[in-house]
Amino acid sequence: MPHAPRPRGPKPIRMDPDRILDAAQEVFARDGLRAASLRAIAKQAGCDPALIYYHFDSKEAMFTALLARRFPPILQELEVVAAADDPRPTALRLWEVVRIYHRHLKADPAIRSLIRGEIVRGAEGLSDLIEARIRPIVMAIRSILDQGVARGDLRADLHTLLGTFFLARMHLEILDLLPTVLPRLMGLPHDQAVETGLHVWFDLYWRGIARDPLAPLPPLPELTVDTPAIKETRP
Amino acid sequence: MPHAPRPRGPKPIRMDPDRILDAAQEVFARDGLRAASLRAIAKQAGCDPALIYYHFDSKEAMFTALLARRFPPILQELEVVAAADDPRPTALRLWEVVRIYHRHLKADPAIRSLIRGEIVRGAEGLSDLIEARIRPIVMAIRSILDQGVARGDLRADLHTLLGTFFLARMHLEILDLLPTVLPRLMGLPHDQAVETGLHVWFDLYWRGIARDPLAPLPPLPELTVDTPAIKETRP
DNA sequence: GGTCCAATTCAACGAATGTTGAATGATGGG
DNA sequence: CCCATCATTCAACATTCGTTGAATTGGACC
Repeated sequence: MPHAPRPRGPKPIRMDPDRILDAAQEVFARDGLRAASLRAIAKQAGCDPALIYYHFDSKEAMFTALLARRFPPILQELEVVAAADDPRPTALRLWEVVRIYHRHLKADPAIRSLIRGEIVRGAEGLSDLIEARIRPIVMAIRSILDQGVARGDLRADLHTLLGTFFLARMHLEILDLLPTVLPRLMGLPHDQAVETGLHVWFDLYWRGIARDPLAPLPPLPELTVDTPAIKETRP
Repeated sequence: MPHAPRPRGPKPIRMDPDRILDAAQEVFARDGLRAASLRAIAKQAGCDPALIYYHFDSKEAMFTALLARRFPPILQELEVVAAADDPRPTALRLWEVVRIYHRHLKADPAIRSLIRGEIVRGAEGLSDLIEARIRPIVMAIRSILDQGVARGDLRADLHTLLGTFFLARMHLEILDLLPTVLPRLMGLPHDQAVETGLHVWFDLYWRGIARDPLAPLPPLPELTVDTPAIKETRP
């Protein structure tokens, strides 16, 4: 018995390409770039796989679009903190970097793994796209370290580029691995793992780069500020 | 015109399963676990894909065998350094850990990416196999940190488990990412990237964990000792 | 020299993937 | 009301993948 012929044309609800990107982000986060299939993304978005090709050129183009949506806000916030006339002590500015990173990347394992994977794979020449996105971010953080050296807060022989690499990468490693590793190796519950890890890490890192390692850190603001007003409401 | 019928039976040279593992390691290193195909591994080993199934149960079994071949030697060397009666200063023992890690994992991006990938993916419960291999290694390194605290070399409030995580993970991040990132962001040539990164990192790390961060590090032995006698000669 | 086993290859299967072309319905302007 | 354009779906394509069963051969042993 043949079913009633399915209606072909458009659904009553138009599909916003941003909705597809949301779905892609979610599936990428769960399965990784390579393993995430277009069919899974389409299912998540509630549409046909072919529709994705109407809005995007290819799977890779979706990745590009995801980057374009994700990076500029991060860079914008970082550049505020990195402004040369920011009067706050270097430790606080660096902690602010950690907080910005955290707010934007904590809930998005897809972007984290995509970027890292792309860098690892592209040994020959990391894709220009990624480099164009990452370089300004690195430079913003690095300039805070440079200013810290100039102001006498940080040790004079600090390798500021590597210092940037260490700060940012370990943050992402903590996000990616500690929630799995720490509960298994000790009893720490899932949520505390990342928070604890980041605080211990920042304390260690600061001692490593400060001109006066034994001076106590100033009180650090909470990692994430709850903004209960803004909720994800999607019609 | 049909070619001469290919000989079916065994080649004159028997295929050592270790040869297949070598090939798998190489292809895994190049393409990653998921993307590496059995056909590519078979080609690299110079045999038919089906032969792999004669020697191993599945693709995953090859991974298991790779781990079993790789980890015990690392653990064995680490446990020598971690012996409680080792009289060397803590800084030197930790640098020895770095050197051991380096010797065994530097040339093997496959293992590095496999382990990390497995941990990231297995958020629910990192595969027991991996945990069984990793836990003793973590504990060996951690015991050096614990002894360092007890001896008064390291700060009393050191979180030794996270300290282990930081040391080992950043080492692997340096191996995986710096050769690609550093030459792109500055002029540093490929080979120096890892060596420079590791020295700067260890210096920063030591300041972060030492009881007296400003005391200079003792002279550190070279990262890798050339052993020109042992060459990879395969008939 | 015959027989058996271990090692190897060939060919194919079913499933999944990225992608495309044609068909179809809705929407809005004239 | 008609028609063009847009958004969507269906069905299929070619590839690739992990895996398997049958066929084949070399060597060891009697």
